[in-house]
Amino acid sequence: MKNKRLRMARLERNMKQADLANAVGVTRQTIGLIEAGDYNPTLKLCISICKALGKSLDDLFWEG
Amino acid sequence: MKNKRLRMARLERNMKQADLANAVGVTRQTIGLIEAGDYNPTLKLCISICKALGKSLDDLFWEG
DNA sequence: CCCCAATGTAATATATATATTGCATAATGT
DNA sequence: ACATTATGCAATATATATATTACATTGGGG
Repeated sequence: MKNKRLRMARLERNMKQADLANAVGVTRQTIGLIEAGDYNPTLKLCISICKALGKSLDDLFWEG
Repeated sequence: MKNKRLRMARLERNMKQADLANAVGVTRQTIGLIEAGDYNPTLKLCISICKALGKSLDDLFWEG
């Protein structure tokens, strides 16, 4: 299941996958895989992503 | 940094570490280490823990 | 002071998150 | 048609989350 909220939040900030990856210290592949829903990221990475995008864990990663 | 909110939420439900571990399908050591703050759990495990305790990601894992 | 239940902690093994490199594809502009 | 930019995707390597087993420690009840 894709993470559409993450992708939308990133695009709202006009960031490329590579931009977000740089901001949180991972590679663009990792961001791509998380958006594709193929990964089970660690809590720290989720929190870093949230902070980079001005969102909370529930905003981006809580399953509705 | 210890995760006091997780421990409190578990105790509010009168669950031992082993109970929570069983509920989410990990070992009690894993729960203990997460409460101790020594671990960087995966998102799926965080979500499983939240559901078992009736809390959200922000409730238990968002840094205040 | 003992038990016993709950938790801490450590060593090693396994699964998997992430990195690295490289190439393919889609879209956009010239 | 060509070049460029963003993204997808695959193979292999490394770091680390988690399992397993075992033993130590703490705290409450008899």
